[in-house]
Amino acid sequence: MGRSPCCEKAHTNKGAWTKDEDQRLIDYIRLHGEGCWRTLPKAAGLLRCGKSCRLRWINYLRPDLKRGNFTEDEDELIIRLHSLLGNKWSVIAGKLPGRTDNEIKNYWNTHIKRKLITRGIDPQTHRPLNEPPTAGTALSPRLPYQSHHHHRRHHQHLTPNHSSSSSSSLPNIAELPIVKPANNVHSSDADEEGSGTTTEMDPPVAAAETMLGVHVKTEVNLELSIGLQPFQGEGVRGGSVLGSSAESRLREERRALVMCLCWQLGWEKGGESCRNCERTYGWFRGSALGSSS
DNA sequence: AAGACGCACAACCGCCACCCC
DNA sequence: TGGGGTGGCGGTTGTGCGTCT
Repeated sequence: MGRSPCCEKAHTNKGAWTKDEDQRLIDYIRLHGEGCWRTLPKAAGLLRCGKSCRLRWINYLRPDLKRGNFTEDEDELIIRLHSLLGNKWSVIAGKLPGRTDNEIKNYWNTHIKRKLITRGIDPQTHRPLNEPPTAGTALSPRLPYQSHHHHRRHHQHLTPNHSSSSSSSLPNIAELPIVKPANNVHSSDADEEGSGTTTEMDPPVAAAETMLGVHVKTEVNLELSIGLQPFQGEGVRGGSVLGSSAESRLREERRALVMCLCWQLGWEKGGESCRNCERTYGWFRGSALGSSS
């Protein structure tokens, strides 16, 4: 028994969007917001499938999209998140403000895969390419979260915050803290803050349990906070995502902003958020220098 | 100069989870 | 409670463009 198509395909345009179509979509969403995608095309006067409109808006027209090249820091963050989550592009995208899942997926397939291969790393397993696949391989915190384990609607929320220039270098996955949860299990969804509801076992957590041989009764927490503040001259304590030489060169060359990347990788929220950017167990800090012009 | 080739990325497709009646 | 509708996701394809021969 087949499903009915999401739209009347016979009367819809396909292929590249025209400027006029883009403008119609933008105008409509500006006026009415993102409502029902199924009815949107007709209401907006577009001969497009609702899904197509949604995709076009999310991946291309949304005003908060960053566009442009990925930075080294973003590269590394994607690699690390992928090593934890696998092909969960939407979750990874949630940690990279202004980036879309489609963009990250494409970037992974065209750039990062190759980059990892040239480093001698298998892009799927994040292990050395020449490492024989043995069942008794030493335990690694990497979560073998396969893409067919669908886990949706548990989106993490990005909290853009101002933060101090305190930072540390990107942690090795092996160094990531595993926070043993307290008895009360809480949702990682910021919208449900204080709800106190319990959540189902996450597939990554289940996988991690298998690997670690422990019972972990919470969700993987992947909070990221990014903040900007004027560069103070003395710079970043405790290292940086950038190499120190590159960092000092940039300091000298231009007035800069410090972009503080704080992320938390563990089994649950390890403590308070990065809003105050204070050292909290389970939080890691990175920084990048950007032009203030 | 032009055809072949490869790359980058926008867009599509099919599946699945959730919502609501 | 079950089933249809819808939104959202990951995988895949199509196409335009740049580079190479």
